[in-house]
Amino acid sequence: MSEPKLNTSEVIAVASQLFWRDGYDGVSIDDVVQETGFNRYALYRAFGGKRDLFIAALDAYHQKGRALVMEAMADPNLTAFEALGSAISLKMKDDGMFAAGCLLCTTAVELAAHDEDVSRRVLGYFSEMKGMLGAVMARAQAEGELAPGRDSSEAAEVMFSIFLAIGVQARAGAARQDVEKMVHSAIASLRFGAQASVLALKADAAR
Amino acid sequence: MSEPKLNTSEVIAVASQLFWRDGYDGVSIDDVVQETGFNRYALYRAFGGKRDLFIAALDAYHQKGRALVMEAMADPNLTAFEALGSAISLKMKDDGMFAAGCLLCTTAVELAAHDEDVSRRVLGYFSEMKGMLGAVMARAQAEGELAPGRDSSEAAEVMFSIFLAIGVQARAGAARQDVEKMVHSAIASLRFGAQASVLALKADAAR
DNA sequence: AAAAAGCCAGAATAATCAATCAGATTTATC
DNA sequence: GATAAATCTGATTGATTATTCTGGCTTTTT
Repeated sequence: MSEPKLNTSEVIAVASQLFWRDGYDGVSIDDVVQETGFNRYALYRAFGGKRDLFIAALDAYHQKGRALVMEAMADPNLTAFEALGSAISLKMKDDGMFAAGCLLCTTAVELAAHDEDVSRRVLGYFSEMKGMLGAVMARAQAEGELAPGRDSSEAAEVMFSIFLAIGVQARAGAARQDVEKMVHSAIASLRFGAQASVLALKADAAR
Repeated sequence: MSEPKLNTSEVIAVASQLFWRDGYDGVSIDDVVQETGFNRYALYRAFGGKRDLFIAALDAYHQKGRALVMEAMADPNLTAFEALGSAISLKMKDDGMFAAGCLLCTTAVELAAHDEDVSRRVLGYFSEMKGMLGAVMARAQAEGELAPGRDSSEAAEVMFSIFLAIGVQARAGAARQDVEKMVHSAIASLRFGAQASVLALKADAAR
């Protein structure tokens, strides 16, 4: 009965979802056991302990998020800002998980504050994300959607803050449409001048 | 021994600090007892239970944050953006508490996700904050620091997101100077529109 | 001052949960 | 096919914690 052999990546995938939804303290090892069908002892053997499993799950979550942005950016039919918007929409699409916010945000708040090691890790992920967004902004600048005088890495920092704010507000229980509106405003505020963004929004609304 | 009479507002103030630093799950009633010197039973009598005490502490935290922005805004020597910057600096000044992030953020992530009641409360605080920031942005617009064509409440939403991002990154363990730089960039990005629009208006006038 | 009411302090209750263990069972090896 | 190794299962340990109880103490009331 139950899968005979422990599948590490399956456990990580399941644990990632559980931690994402319920937080570190909200998930017991028994939950993972119940959800995966693998037995407790095997989990301890494979991962060491709850915290280690969590870290593996966190890393998997980050890799997935990274891939999402990368893929959107690889589409040659989209401008940098369009690709960004597409990645964000995709991420927010899953109804069940929208309300869970973002595991990186949750971890930053819940665990990183009192765990030096997790803190370093989270800051590393943040930094990687900012780097990726920096590339997006640089491309946006090359495409003429970000003002030429603007520092693209500064714009990336702001954009990244918007990412975090999505995670917090979604998890707080905000309505999806409110969050979407906020994201729209933020992107508009990064794009060219204010007037240009107003025009863009009007165009969006008219569509 | 120990203060003879339980002082409700003192308990709330202490609890607020503890919850702020260690989160809801990170603080036990015993911690509050130890820190205030009042006895456990009296706390239960006065507040009902841990969750109720927390809610009182959360409310106190919000009121304090609100007052901070209000006071900065009342200074007639500062423009709206300057007042905002001043309020943010003041909030970030306390070294011990910078790393604790923002109790509203932490609560949004830790508790609101699974507590309907807390969620409503947090969203209410968020909404109040956004309203306040909307007034700031409207004043900034009147003062010519925010582009005339810009929707001030949209700008407020973006600014609010920056607030949340400060809380998350600080709590994740980010260096204060990095966070400060991000705030700077964000404010600049909101102001930038003004310059563009001023240029646009000048161009219009010259035409 | 006697009686009643409220209050204190620490013990007790009950629940949760990470981690370990020990005996039973399966799988691998020769 | 027998022996050794690995793995499973369920029980257990040990720690934490919110909340309540209890028996003594203090304050108030009559």
